[in-house]
Amino acid sequence: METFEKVIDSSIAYLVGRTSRSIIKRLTKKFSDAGFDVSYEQWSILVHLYRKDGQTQQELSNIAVKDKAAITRLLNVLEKKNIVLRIPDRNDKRSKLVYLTNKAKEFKPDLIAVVEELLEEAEQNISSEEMVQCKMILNKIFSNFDRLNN
Amino acid sequence: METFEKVIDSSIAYLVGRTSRSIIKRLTKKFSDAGFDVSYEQWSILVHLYRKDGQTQQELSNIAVKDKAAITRLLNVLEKKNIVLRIPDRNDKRSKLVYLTNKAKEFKPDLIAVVEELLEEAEQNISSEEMVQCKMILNKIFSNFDRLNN
DNA sequence: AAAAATTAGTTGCCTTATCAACTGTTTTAT
DNA sequence: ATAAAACAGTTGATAAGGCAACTAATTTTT
Repeated sequence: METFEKVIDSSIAYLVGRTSRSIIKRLTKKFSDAGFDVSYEQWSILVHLYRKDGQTQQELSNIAVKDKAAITRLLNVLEKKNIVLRIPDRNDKRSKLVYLTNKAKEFKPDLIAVVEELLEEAEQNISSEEMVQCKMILNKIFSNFDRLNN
Repeated sequence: METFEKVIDSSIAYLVGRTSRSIIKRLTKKFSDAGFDVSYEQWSILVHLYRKDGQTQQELSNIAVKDKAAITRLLNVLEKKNIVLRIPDRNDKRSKLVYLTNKAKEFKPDLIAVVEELLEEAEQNISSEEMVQCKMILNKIFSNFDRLNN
């Protein structure tokens, strides 16, 4: 392969980027079709709260791998939509604990059903071994950069 | 694995998303450290012009997998920076052909060197077979969604 | 115990992305 | 040949991301 070709089509950066954008586009459409007023980005916070309610914004920032300013703003939106609420942490007045509202808990199963559908769509024509392999490599790439980025 | 877990950590959507963000963050820093006033997104257009100069905005939109409005705006920036120029297509007055300036051609090798460095960083501790495999799966996932998105 | 360093969250500034609506041009259908 | 449809590019509205600077609270150092 020519040296130059290496940096384009076949470049992992290009492939990861466009795959990411295609996933976001698809999930946006599926949420909207299903009648949920929730964006992909909002979902990316929600999912972590569904697993563990009452996390600090800093924790959410780490796990969602987004700037804490981005978290502040996503939470502003989610709070306005009555999907989460922020409660000051009694033990550390700097922190706020983020909790799901009842509304959010109610639509959890339906929201997750949509995401599971999306994951099924993603895996068409891909064996589960291949998928496992791919995820492992993506994890490695992420840690390679995570180390360098911080 | 519990059903719920499937939609988070191990979810291909999550992994692809955070990997993409980590790549962007790293390349942004590397460009800036190397003294290039070029963002990751601007690079994502440039690279296609380096391969084939004089493409229409629509072609760039397709190949870069971005909305044509996004291309318009990226090109506005690149044009202001004197990196590309837009020439109306004589044969089709709707179209504009996008060309690299001499300045852009001059720094091509250095820019590519930075990207190749990044790709090396990405591939630490990953065998080339694994990488090939991973790229193939990403391509499949992309085409699965590309079909559904359009 | 007081000063210095760190941490959590917010805000301002700037860049980018998508969608929808719009203009002007070209192609297709009738 | 003309009307309708499709296409290329631009613009406005809206959402989101990252960085840097800032405030307030907490922890570490001295």
